[in-house]
Amino acid sequence: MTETTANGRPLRADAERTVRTILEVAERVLSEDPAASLAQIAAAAGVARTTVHRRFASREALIDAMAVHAFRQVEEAIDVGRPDTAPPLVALHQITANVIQAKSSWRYTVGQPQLRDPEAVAAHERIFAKCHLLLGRAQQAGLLSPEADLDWTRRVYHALIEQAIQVQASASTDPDALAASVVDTLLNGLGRVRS
Amino acid sequence: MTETTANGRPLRADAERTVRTILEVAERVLSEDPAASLAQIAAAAGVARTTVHRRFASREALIDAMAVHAFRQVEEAIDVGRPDTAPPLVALHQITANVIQAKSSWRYTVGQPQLRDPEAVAAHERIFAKCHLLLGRAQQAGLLSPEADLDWTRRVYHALIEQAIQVQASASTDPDALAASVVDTLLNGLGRVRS
DNA sequence: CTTACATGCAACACGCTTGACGCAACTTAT
DNA sequence: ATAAGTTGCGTCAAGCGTGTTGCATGTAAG
Repeated sequence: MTETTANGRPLRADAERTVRTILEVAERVLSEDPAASLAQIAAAAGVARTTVHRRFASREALIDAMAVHAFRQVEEAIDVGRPDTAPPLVALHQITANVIQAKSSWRYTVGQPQLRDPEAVAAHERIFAKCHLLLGRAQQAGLLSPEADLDWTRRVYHALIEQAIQVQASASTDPDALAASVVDTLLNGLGRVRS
Repeated sequence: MTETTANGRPLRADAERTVRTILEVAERVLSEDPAASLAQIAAAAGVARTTVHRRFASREALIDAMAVHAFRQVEEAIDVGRPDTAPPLVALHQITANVIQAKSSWRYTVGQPQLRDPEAVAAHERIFAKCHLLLGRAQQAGLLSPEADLDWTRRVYHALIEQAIQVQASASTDPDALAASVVDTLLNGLGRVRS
């Protein structure tokens, strides 16, 4: 987890703190204004603009680093839900709630269309695989129809989570209730009376 | 439908053609690169950059005009499905297919977060209202659970359409089949065996 | 045909963003 | 305490996107 410079040596403690601060503040600033300049980000982070350039070679490099950071957190959010050991329905609820929370904190970054950094791509693929695995287990457990297309299912699941995040952004709702809505809608749709 | 200049007089025929071309090409270019410059858009449209500035006072004005154009087309896509007279299930299928097609052609524009132009806002609100009306009719007809929250239902419906558009973008599928998937998923979810 | 409109082209000014540099002051780690 | 690393500040250069103007050449409309 400790970042290293081109030098090979690890960053000093205060420098690593600075890097983290910049990443988090950049997410906040860019989610409000995607065209914000590095100067705005630096100001919001309470550092000089040159410091941002010292830590990130270019604007692209900064956004790439944000992507790596964000996807790692989403992956973590999935892992703590034990997607391959916990009962599928339990894991589904838990993971949904965790991912909603994680993605809410990185809306700009995870919304970026293209991933340039290979590590970000790799993390994204791992997330993708874990999601498929979870849905596969749910299908085998009878939660999902045996005929359900897992690819379409994954897309629908993803879309529902996105909507839940937007709901949370406009009217701060209980994360667990949101997760319940997502899972319930995914499994049962909205056409029948719910339990 | 005929645009007018600040002068009050209608545009000459060739000028109106140019305006339409710029709007459509801008959508295509910006959907591939949201940060594309006006010079890139002008080049792609086969006109001089100054012509773009002549027709649209600023970059913002261009994007606003695109929004108005796009939302009018989406509204049209809804209207031809007769949302307030056709049987709810029929209208739902028809409108879903139409809207998927219309939105596919204006992905960048309809994906814009904030609408500045009052006419675009108005069109958006009309679309919103028509959607609610359709879902209300579907609920009264027994297609949707009486307890279903229409606001959440609209969000889910919207999200499913977005996913369908992405599917269509990656692998060009039959629009009607996509619409069927969307409606079926909305009503029944993915947990039970489908007919 | 004639008038008014539309376009392309070249050029210009302006502001903003990015990226780089050296130096003095400060903080961490050994 | 010493050495290495880190930061803020001022400064500079270069590039790019935006917006404007004037003029000559086309083109639609009466």
